[in-house]
Amino acid sequence: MRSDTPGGMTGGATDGLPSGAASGEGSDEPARERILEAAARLFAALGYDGTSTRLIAEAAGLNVATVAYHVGGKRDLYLAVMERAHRAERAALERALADFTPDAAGVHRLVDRYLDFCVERPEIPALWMHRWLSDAADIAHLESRYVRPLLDEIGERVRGAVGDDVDVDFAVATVIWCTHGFGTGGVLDAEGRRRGLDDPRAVARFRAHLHRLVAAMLRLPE
Amino acid sequence: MRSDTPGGMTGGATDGLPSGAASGEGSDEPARERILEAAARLFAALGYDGTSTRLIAEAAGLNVATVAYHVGGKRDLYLAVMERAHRAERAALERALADFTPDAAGVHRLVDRYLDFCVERPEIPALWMHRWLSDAADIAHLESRYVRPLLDEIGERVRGAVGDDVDVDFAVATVIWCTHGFGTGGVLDAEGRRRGLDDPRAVARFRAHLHRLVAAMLRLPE
DNA sequence: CCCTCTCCATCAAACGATTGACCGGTGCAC
DNA sequence: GTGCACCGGTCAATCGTTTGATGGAGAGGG
Repeated sequence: MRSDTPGGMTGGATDGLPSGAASGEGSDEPARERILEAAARLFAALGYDGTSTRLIAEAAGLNVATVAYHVGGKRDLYLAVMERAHRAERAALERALADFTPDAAGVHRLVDRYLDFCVERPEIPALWMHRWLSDAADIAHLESRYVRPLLDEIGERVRGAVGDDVDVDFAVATVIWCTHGFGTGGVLDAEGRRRGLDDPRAVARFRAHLHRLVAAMLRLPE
Repeated sequence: MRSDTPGGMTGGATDGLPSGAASGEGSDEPARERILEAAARLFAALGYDGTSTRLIAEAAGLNVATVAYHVGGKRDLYLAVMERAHRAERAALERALADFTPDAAGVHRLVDRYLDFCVERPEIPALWMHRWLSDAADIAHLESRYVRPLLDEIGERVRGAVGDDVDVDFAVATVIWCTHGFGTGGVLDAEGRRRGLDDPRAVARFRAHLHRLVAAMLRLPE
């Protein structure tokens, strides 16, 4: 019964380190890397239920059994993908928070950084959007463990930069809702086509809109 | 080949009337009604791929074959659900647009009506969110046929109520992104719980936020 | 040098379960 | 008896998962 698949993370209470204890490092990373990247792309595009393990394996150029050998079951793979997605997001935001200044320019810079991150990693808004629509109990811990501390830190920082008569929680949520909405589906242009993160002109328009939005919500100068 | 399933809508170019030509009315509506309601609830909660026809049948208290007998295949059922969801949404918005006045009060009233509609039919934001994340070509026509005209009409009305230096398209998109985001996942409160459309206090807070947002975006008095 | 032996990554094949779709039949109302 | 609403049973396909086998890289002994 599930004897020796490495990188299993089957318990759910493990610390989530991708490479386990019984391996040096680096040897099995290319395959695992390819699997995680392909899975992230497919989960973002098709959702969890819409993505089959065989499709992931094909996208990674491997056999189904090899995928299971490296990352365990499908749910383990999904958790690893989400964990890695959030790790990247947290890293980007911590870098942005490092040179945060408690004024209007600092807030606008923070918004810019997050939008830049979404442009650079367009699969991540889709991953979070899919996860946002699912309330499966066994993946809900991602939220309490990762999303909450991050939102709290951002909220705390921003709160120090604005008056105390504004609703920072809803402002942060609004930025996320809009950015993820734009990042996943884009906006309908005059011809009815959806233009999103892959269209620099659409991104520029959305960026300007987002800055106006933030300035208005937080009563900051644009 | 697919000889006599009523309400088929198999072509895709049909006009989409649920009850076909060869029936008076009312006789088969209870079962079909139950099926469509159960399917809407399940598609909203689990997504298209996460919902099985057997689950829908069980929720409707019918056999799988009976579901197929009434609504055809799974894709037909999904299209019927989406069409009905949009029909309800369009009806609500047309009712709201009927007494629209081209001023700040009119815009705020419009926003209120849409939020009321989402509170009343909380499965609809989830249905649209799931559809928003999917770009399957065979259901994309829903967007060009339904969403676009509605957005165009709203945009046109609102444009007459505000100055011409505001980006109405992005403003409408923002209201939708935020309302659907709040409607599907709610916001995290101090205890880390998600509070959404089922919590009147959370709705009231979101409503106030939305009005501030709209006033700021459209440069209207609150 | 060659021959074993042991890992390890990979694969084809198959597992039971579930999926969407379909066929034939049943009971009831008119 | 005719038509309609409905159901049990079955189909091929696909799902996630597992098994057993293969091949190559390295270690060690001769």
